[in-house]
Amino acid sequence: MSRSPSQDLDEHADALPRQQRTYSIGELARMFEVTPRTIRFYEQEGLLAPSRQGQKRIYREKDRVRLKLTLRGKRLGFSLAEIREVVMMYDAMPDGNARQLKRLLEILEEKRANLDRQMEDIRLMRLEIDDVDQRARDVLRQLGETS
Amino acid sequence: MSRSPSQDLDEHADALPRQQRTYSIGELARMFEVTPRTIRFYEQEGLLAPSRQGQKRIYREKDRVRLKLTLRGKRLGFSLAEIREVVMMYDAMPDGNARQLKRLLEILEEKRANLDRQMEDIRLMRLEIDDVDQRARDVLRQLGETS
DNA sequence: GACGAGGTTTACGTTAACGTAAAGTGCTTG
DNA sequence: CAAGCACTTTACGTTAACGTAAACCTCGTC
Repeated sequence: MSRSPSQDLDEHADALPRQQRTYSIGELARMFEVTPRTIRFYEQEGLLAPSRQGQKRIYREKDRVRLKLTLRGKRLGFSLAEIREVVMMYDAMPDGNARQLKRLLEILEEKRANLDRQMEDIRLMRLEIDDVDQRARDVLRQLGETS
Repeated sequence: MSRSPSQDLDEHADALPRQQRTYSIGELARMFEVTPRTIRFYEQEGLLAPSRQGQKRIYREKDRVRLKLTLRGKRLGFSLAEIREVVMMYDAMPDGNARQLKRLLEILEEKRANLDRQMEDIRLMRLEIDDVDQRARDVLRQLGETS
């Protein structure tokens, strides 16, 4: 871990309204501490769809948000396929038919249940870690006393 | 999702004190809804070390707990290597020297920070999901009114 | 006009975490 | 004793998520 990512904070508040700012692939990569390769891969997997100016990819605010959500999902252990599933349905929503929308609601409910389970897992994991921590400190103290 | 795992609940409270119960690989596999292959793989990766009776693996309470922790770690997106790191240091604790113990405390602190970040990620993710959910319901309602 | 910094495509390589198949062992049950 | 079931080892296959390398464009600049 070298430098923490700047994420979405404009470091030195730039003048232009964030909404029309654009980013190069390199900029985005530095922002989120990933490689350009990763970003291109996400595009190939249908998670991003930047516009082009000639050959070059142009990323807008929407793309940046998507990337942020994608990486967050990854940190939570979701596969790119799962992430795409939600992201794409979200986009298809406005003109989605009732069946699709209900299916979306189902998926969302699954995700929520998943998150709840993860919350519980984290809670339990913390207890374990605190326990191990305590034991380690105890042993350390013992060592200190008998040395 | 076929049948939810029984985890550590003794389904029909058996008489023998849980501490000396033993399990076959198949039993454990069914308990946690994984394949025997997975369990053997975890052993090969140094996460489990069941005793043998002839050729057959005999799992005790300790092994079952380890497997449970391992799978919980996996659900949280940890790699087997990361999980092993903590589990093995935990075992090496009693006779660990001060340097090792301090190193362990460092690792634990990292893990804790990691869990905190995940908590935050989950919180944010829930907000997103709730938002998408709300929009979907709105669209559905619109459809209902105009049909 | 050479060149360095960024970008591009194409394509093969790599790692983790298992899946899957083959071939053998050992018990117990009809 | 044959059949079946649960276990074993060995070994090759597979998938996701990128890494890495080669070969090319394009722009500002020295």
